[in-house]
Amino acid sequence: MAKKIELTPEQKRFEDIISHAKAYGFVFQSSELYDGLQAVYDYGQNGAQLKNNLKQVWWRAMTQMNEDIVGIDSAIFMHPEIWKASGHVDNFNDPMIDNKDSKKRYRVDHLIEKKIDALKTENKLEEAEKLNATMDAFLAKEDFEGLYNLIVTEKIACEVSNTCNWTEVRQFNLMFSTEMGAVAGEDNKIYLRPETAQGIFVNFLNVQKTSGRKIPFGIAQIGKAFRNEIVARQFIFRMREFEQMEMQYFVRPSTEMDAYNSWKTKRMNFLKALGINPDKLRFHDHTKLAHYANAAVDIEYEFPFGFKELEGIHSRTDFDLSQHQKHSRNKIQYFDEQVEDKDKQRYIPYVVETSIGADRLFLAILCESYTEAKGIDAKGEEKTRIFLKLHPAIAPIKVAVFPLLNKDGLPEKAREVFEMLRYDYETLYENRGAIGKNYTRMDMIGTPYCVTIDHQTLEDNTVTLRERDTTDQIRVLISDLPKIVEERVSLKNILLMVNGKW
RNA sequence: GCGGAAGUAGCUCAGUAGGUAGAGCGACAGCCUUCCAAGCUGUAGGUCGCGGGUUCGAGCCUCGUCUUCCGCUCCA
Repeated sequence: MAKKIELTPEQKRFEDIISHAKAYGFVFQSSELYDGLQAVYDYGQNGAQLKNNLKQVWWRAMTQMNEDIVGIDSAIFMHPEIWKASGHVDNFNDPMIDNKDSKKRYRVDHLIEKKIDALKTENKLEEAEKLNATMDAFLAKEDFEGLYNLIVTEKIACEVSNTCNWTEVRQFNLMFSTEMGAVAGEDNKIYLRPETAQGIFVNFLNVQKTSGRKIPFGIAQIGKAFRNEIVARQFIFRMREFEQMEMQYFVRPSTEMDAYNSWKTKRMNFLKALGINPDKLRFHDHTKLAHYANAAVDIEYEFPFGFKELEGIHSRTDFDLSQHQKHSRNKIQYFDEQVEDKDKQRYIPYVVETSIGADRLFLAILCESYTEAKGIDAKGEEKTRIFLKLHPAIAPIKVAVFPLLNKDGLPEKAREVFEMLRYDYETLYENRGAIGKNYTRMDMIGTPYCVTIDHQTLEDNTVTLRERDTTDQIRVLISDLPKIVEERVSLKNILLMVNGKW
């Protein structure tokens, strides 16, 4: 552990959350037994459950709650040409160079482009043109030595150190690659997808034809994606292997802004329905748009380390489908009978994308639910009580059942209650330790309900039902338990809220 | 990749002048307990990140290495 110096309250809170995530089986460092693997994490027994619940609610909110959206599950491996069409091969393979004096790293093209701009402002247009052309040629050939020599002969200096003391030009591959087939070699090189969206685009025709959907309609997908991030920090916020939940909504050209605005609202509602404090959510418009987009906004969540992107909503125009049409030499068009103008009936659909990281949502939910409150300990003294204030529907364990004492037939009775509940809810039975310890353990993983069986239970079939957030206990009939639990634990609560019917 | 810091029990840490490791909490078992990590008794758990070097002797000194953390570089 590094020496803790002057942590801000937010940093301290974030460290506490990370420790909590490990101590209670939510998130472990990958390969920890072997000293760890940077920027890769595993989900433990409670984390996997929570993450699955989040994926489940997203999936249902998309596919079950929208009649015009279907879900698919495309492969991680895809034809290598797809990544050329999408622009990832070019954009994810940037040559870089470091200045040895300032230790600053630059993208080679950015560095040279700055010089080109400088030449332009000096009105040396011809020189600028020439330099641009030379650079493009070297970039196209991936001639790193040529690029290096170009930087040196053009006397391009580091802004910080003002020197031309450069390292050699190196390639940073932001996409992971591997070999397909038993024999290794360049020809067999394929990539692990850096985003799931392309799996949707290349299946657009398949799904549209077999589902009989008419535009507008959407395709949703949850899946792993991989990026060789140079810097990957802040716990599971930025990982090399991560999981995306994306939905591509296909619309008629010129109607994309309506869909864009409507999805902005819907997605914000979804996050609020999960119990995230609206004050910690905000829209952040992109001022610099990516080459494929004509509008883009992030929904940001205020993590302990600041407002950061949680979900992106992009209007991607017809860029992707057009690219695939071009590269695959297959027509990707939709025939729209609703359009009156015969010349405009056949078109490449426009796309509005919603894209959220399952891991980021997980982290946001964890940060949001981690609660420190005042409580009373067994001696009646005030203590700090920590619990996860998760929406009951996404909690890893929904209800825990304990015998108050581990004798007098109480365990047997408790097992009966457990058996009654376990078919409908993630239920936990525990007969070890003191009751207070068991309650605390359940608080730590966000279990909304604890049921305790005592001697009175044997007489009148009532139990104490203890509620997580308030620690209040009420006495209820065993036969009423399913109804009471169901009322709060059902995913339906979230889905109704997403649809604005709460 | 560069710079800085750190690696001792599951966790938080101690380890004094180099003399082959301790505490608290947790875990586990038993007892006791009618409701919020209670109490009593007991038990387990560490080749001090790894590898060389110095030394009669290294958790401590030295060199290397790995990993993690913080800052920088990148993020369609």
